[in-house]
Amino acid sequence: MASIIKTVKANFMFEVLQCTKSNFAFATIIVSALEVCHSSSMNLKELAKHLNLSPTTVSRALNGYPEVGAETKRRVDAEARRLGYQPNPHARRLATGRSHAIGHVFPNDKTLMIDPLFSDFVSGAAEIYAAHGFEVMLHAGGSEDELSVYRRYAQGGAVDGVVVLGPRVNDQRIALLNKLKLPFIVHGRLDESEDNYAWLDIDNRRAFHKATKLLTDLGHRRIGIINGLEDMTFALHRKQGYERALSDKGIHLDPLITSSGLMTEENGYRQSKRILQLANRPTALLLSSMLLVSGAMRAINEIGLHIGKDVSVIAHDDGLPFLNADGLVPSLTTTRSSIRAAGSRVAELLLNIITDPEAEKPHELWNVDLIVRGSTGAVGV
Amino acid sequence: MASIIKTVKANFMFEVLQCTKSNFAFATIIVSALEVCHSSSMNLKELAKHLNLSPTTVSRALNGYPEVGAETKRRVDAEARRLGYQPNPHARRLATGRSHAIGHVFPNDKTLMIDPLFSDFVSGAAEIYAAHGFEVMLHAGGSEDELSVYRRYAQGGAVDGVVVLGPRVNDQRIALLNKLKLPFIVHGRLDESEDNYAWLDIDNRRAFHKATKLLTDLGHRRIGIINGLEDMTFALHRKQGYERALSDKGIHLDPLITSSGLMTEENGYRQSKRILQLANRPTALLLSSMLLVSGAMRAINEIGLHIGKDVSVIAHDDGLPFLNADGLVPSLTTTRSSIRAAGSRVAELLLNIITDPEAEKPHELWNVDLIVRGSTGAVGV
DNA sequence: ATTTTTACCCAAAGCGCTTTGAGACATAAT
DNA sequence: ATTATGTCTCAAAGCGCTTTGGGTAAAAAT
Repeated sequence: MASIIKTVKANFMFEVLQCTKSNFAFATIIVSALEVCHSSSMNLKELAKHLNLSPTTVSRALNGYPEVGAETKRRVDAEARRLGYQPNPHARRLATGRSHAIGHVFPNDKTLMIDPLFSDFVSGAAEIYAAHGFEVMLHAGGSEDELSVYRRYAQGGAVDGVVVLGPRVNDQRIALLNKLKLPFIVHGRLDESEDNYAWLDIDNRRAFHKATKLLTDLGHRRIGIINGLEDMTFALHRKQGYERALSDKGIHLDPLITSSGLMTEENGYRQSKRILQLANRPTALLLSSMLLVSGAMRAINEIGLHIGKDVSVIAHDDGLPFLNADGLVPSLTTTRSSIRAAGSRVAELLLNIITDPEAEKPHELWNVDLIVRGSTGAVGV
Repeated sequence: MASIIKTVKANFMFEVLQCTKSNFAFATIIVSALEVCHSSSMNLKELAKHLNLSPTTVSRALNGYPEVGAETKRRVDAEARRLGYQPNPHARRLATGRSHAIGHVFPNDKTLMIDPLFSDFVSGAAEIYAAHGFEVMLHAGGSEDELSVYRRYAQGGAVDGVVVLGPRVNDQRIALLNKLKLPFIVHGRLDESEDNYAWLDIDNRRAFHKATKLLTDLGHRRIGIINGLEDMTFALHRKQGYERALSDKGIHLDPLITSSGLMTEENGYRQSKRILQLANRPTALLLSSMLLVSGAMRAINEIGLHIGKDVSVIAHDDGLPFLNADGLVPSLTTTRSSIRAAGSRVAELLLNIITDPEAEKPHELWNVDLIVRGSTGAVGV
């Protein structure tokens, strides 16, 4: 047995290209051993030598250029796989000038709070990148500010494009990226009908308009809202949708029953408790995130109210896997849009932009479904 | 005004090195304009030409080699900053063979669930990387499995090291990474006293032993546990600590009041509801995550029990910013350890390993504080 | 038989950086 | 005056890939 292996190994040493079926299994073992020990020196030149071809031809064969014969290509592919060859990414990047990487910057500001939404988003995006041979370069924190990171990226070609997350009112990033000519796409957008940059957004305004309208149709006249920070455009748009739906019915907006802040459990608890303990408390509550919901439910229980009866609740659900709106009791009426799906789509669009930079910048405004479940009811029933 | 700017610009064209105070502001404007428009072609050779030096000297000056004179170095640094020069990262990587990047793989398996813990962890790590000029390369999903990703990383030198997250019982990654000689560190570990790889772990066993002991000391004899998936070593270790503390007191472990599963709100709700509705229900509950807590609280409220009175609760708190144990009512007794801090420390250790691969592999076992708050009380009071 | 086409393949020149090995020019020691 | 010792600088050779601009031989067309 040992001697057989030895023989096979020796064969490989003498560069036998085929092996009989009987020693195929052993060959595989040896090959994978070779793969490991030769890995660092197995470069294009070496592979070419193995094949008695020039590096040029091998490179072309592997990259599918038409100038190389079908039989040769097959031979090259087979040998490359056999030896576990993989092109050195840095050399390739240097030669082509393309990095095959996308930059994502986690906006972790002052609060040091990493929004758990972002990880879901980036994970959705990363799946698409992986399928296209792109890497994702993550930047989070450190002393360098986000704008400088982009400048650095653009300068050295560290990434082929970036995704801008969580746009704010008067966001400086978009102008900078346009100036730098670094391909990018924004998840969200600044204002209505922006068209000098690519974006994908959900129709936050309409979503919260729909949600608010559902409540007014059910007879609610006092509707509170616990929103994200309103210098974030997504939160601003939601607020606007809410306002519009109120004014549609001639309802005066009472700032006392609105709130804008971090989307944490604790803030959900505090704000909903504050609002629901007002003398003239609202009969319905709009929440901008499922994270706020867990706090709100706690407050509502504590006060002794019942969701769907004493107080109707609608929340926006980003589809976070660990916080399921349908599983709650009562199940939650939500405006739902998967942030993971948005991540995937954003990635696709960005890759398109990179492939064809001259094409028109895509703008996608996703409709948001209003899913009516058990947490909303007619007022005063 | 326009003419002044023009003059300044012209000065720059002729490589005037200093400018008077009066035109400093304008000069700055021009420089940043130059930075943008020349950015793509401003490479080492170009910079050297500007300075009348060879690329060699400039490179050495910028990288702080001793062979270059202090005055020269100052000149080079100033000019580099003025022109906004940044070395091309790919060229540098190719030349040095070091990528200045760390790989993180999000383990998003079958469930497609991105554990929100990981984003906090990676964000802590990224801050350290950034401070040392390292990038983080994120991989998540796609068809390529985690082992293949590591093989690819090792082969092409895409990263200088990787962080292994969420080790499982019989994890194959460690053996592979050792074979590949790719520097790595594990957040967590396989078994007790592993020493053939670097790891940082929290003392999960002791943490849950302490927590359980607190409960038994308070007189509890029936203690339930809602744990993570027990093929994850962290969950296994917690289970072991729990078991040990029970057997210390001669308490028989009842599998009916234990659970192992995904750490979601919904699972927290379901399992705690199931367990607390048993005829012989436990008087205390151990939870492996704050995410489980929100579900458990919901169940407890629904059943009409009171935390800290009818049922004591201790949870493990990873310090997630959006779910604060102290803010709950009653405030929660926890075993607490910041996963973000772990991320930072892991990053530091890995960078050390990369700098000095011959040094002994670090092993850090972090003690976990048991923070006693309002959710634990004597049994039957 | 000669030219044109087609199908393959290659040598060599980059990409932008680092690093080696050595040279030039001072200053200090013989 | 000569050799040693620093100090500062440079030319040139890579790193591993892609890409340009041919080149060769066989098949097809003239």
